[in-house]
Amino acid sequence: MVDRFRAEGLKVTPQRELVFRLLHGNFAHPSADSVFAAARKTMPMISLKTVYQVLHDLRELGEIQTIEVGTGSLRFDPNITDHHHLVCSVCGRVADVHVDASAMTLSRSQRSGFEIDAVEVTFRGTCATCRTERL
Amino acid sequence: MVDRFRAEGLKVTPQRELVFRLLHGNFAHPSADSVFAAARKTMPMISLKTVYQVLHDLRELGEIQTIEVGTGSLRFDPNITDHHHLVCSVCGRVADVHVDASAMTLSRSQRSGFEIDAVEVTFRGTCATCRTERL
DNA sequence: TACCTGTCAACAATTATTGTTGACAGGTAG
DNA sequence: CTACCTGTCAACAATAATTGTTGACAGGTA
Repeated sequence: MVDRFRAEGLKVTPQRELVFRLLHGNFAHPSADSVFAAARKTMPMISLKTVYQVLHDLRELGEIQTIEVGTGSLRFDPNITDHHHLVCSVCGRVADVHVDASAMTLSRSQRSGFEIDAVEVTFRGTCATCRTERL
Repeated sequence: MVDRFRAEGLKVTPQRELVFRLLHGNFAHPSADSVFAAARKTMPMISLKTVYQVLHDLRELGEIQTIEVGTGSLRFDPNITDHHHLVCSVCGRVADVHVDASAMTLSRSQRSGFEIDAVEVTFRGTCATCRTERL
């Protein structure tokens, strides 16, 4: 990410570096707010707006993906390999899954004039933790 | 819908009847705001809150589906048959598509403890109108 | 008739996100 | 070395979608 920012002529500031670090290898699909909360712990003066800005920039550069899972807030995903998601309807937790969606194609009539760019498969269910707590 | 409301002991008021009528046979996947705008035309005093309330109640009763397509607002879908969606990334238009998602299953290890209730397939692309306007 | 519950509009509040502004820091040209 | 210029970020304000609260009222019930 540092390299990509430099390549785009953007400065690698402490704020940005911090957000990069928080996302790197993070499979929790955090919301902007979670990233902000985590960032504050080491940099209390960082503003929520800055976090949004960095996340937005990273998406622009294709370094992260954003997903909507129905929890009200956008989720940020540093995993940009081809994958899909499994969402807990109770707590909003998101897990990555790898399925072959290539069979999901539409006939010409079904496409109704759309030009298709991507297919997303979302599995909804209840995670182990929430299932246990339901008892 | 009228029957379901009556069966639940809820009154079928003019406001509710209006929302029912606006949704019936509506394949446009309207947002709460579009429903509100349409409702106002025949009942100018209806409040946005009431529309949200009716939509929420209908979802509770399983008479409509709600979907998140990444346009920022919830979309309401009176089509409760098994179907999936095709979303225009430019204008947010949503079309129904019928694909067989039964092949989309997860191995035990991929499920990571989740109990899966549903699978959603979302196709993203650009609709004919937006493609034309892009010229 | 008195009551009780459900209903809905007006108003306010909340959450997620974006826009605006001003000060400041680092690099660059002279 | 200095003036400048651009990018940056925090504080503040604004917006959009949605939900909570309240009070009045209407229809059914005892």
